Amino acid sequence: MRLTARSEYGLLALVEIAAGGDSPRSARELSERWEIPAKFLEQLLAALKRAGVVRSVRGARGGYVLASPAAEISVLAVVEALEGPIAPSMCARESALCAQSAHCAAGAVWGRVSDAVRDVLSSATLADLAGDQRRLDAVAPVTKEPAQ
Amino acid sequence: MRLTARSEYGLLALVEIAAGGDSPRSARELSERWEIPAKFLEQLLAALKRAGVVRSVRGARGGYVLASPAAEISVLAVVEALEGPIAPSMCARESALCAQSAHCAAGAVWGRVSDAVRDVLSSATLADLAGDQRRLDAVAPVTKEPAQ
DNA sequence: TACAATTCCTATCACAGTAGTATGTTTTTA
DNA sequence: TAAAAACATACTACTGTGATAGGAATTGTA
Repeated sequence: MRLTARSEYGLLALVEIAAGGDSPRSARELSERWEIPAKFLEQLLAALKRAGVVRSVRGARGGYVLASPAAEISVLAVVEALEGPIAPSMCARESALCAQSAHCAAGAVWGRVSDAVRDVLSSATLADLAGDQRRLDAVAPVTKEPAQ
Repeated sequence: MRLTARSEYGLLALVEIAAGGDSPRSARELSERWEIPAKFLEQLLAALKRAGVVRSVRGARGGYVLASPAAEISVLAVVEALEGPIAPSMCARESALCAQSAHCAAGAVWGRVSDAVRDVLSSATLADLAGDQRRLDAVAPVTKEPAQ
């Protein structure tokens, strides 16, 4: 079970898309605001498209839009699209002994951990975060040259 | 934030130590029961010793014992000894924008995730797991040749 | 119709971490 | 004295992460 920069970048981009209007946002635009390597972000957006989280609009003035209402996209969906399923990578079926989890008291803890993570991630939607973000932007807008 | 085989192996070994008596258990013994590569386990036990989770007894008939009562060792302590601190690896101070977390709505989610993980891990102790394990062993003892 | 903006596709790469192996040495008990 | 054990150190194969590179296909707009 791991959370990497893929989730961080992807979520930042999606919150930005959700906080904006209905017009598509280009990868370049998004990458500039959050200082995400543009070509890397392209790959993440491709993964999010494959997972059905976003739709793309090709050509000039194109970009990405959410495939569903922001309130219906959980952070869990985003993370799983980018990192694979949130599940205990350990204590899996491969291990002869842990196959019969009746033998392994520790296994229960790993299960509880991934349940807890899924719980947190599925309880926040892009709509929630977009709202928060709009509020933050209003109070402390991001500038190209930070006030220092 | 990651959980790897280090935690899995280490916790299995410690539960075994806790479920046993007061006499030291050798790395070899532990590695055989749970099919953990012996030399790898040695390294994990060394890390656990450095972190003050176990004490070692050198020489023949030596091995490892818990450094404190099992009820006072949380799974969190074990995991952090083996994997490093459980904290959101992302949205850290390094990033110019996320330094002022006032700009980043997504960051709050990562914080909640690691809080949830820490919560689960710190709510289970080696004494709990050792109890579970003893019960499991009584019902379905681990055999070298699984019944298949 | 040309051009620029954009997604899309594929390949490559450096680096770090994981998981594990190897080869001893020191210490201690029996 | 011999065996069992921790301790120390180095090495290796492999994988995933976080990119970069170069172009091809698509599409709005001047």
